[in-house]
Amino acid sequence: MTDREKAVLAAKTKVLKALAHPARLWMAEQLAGGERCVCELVDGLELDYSTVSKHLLVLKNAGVVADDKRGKQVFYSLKVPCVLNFMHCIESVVQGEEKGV
Amino acid sequence: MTDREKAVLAAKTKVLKALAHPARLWMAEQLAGGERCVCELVDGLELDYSTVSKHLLVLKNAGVVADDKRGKQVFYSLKVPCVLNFMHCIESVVQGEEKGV
DNA sequence: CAGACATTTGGTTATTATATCAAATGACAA
DNA sequence: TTGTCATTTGATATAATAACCAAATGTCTG
Repeated sequence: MTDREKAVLAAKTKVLKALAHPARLWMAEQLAGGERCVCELVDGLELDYSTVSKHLLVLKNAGVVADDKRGKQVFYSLKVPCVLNFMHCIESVVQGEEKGV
Repeated sequence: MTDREKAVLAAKTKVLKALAHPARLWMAEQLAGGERCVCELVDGLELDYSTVSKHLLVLKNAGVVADDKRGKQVFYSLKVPCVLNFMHCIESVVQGEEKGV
């Protein structure tokens, strides 16, 4: 494996890792319905601001979301809508699992 | 969030986590080209058998791959080809990142 | 400017993943 | 059956993540 191939692999992994957490995945799904301020995400998740803020930073660093500060609030939006297509695929895996259990 | 919603979220997360490691993602990509025995994956990754075997177990538990023992060897195959579609999406994120850096 | 609100940052601790080594299992060949 | 190769399992040490608290920053309103 070349260094370049490794780098590409690492970059893809970063995106997957960013989504691979219940709180972050939930936020990505919320953002699919339009932008949200941090406060709305905090309310929905019932986690404190610092935790949510750090999760959002992970998503932002992975290139999955964008932020926009307007007045007192920061609004986040989904930068890569195609991410959501994957969810249907995953749901098929999940359903397969449920049948098994 | 109901318990059921939490369970669905956890199940999706499991699939994402399974793919969110360079070695496992590489293996999934390899399997997209057809089944492979563990030995081929070990050769490609340059990790030892025990490590590769554990990574494969993670993918299997997530429902992403299937295994088939034939004679001395175990062959793995990709159970959910749609997973690979996502890669194109991720690649678009990755390229966006590269431009930034 | 002062006070209130929204958000982020730093530090700490608990939890979870990872790689490696050694040993166990299982299948085939002689 | 004995040996050998392919693979999995168990144990352990290390490293990465996550949640929480406290404190800092920045923006609006009065």
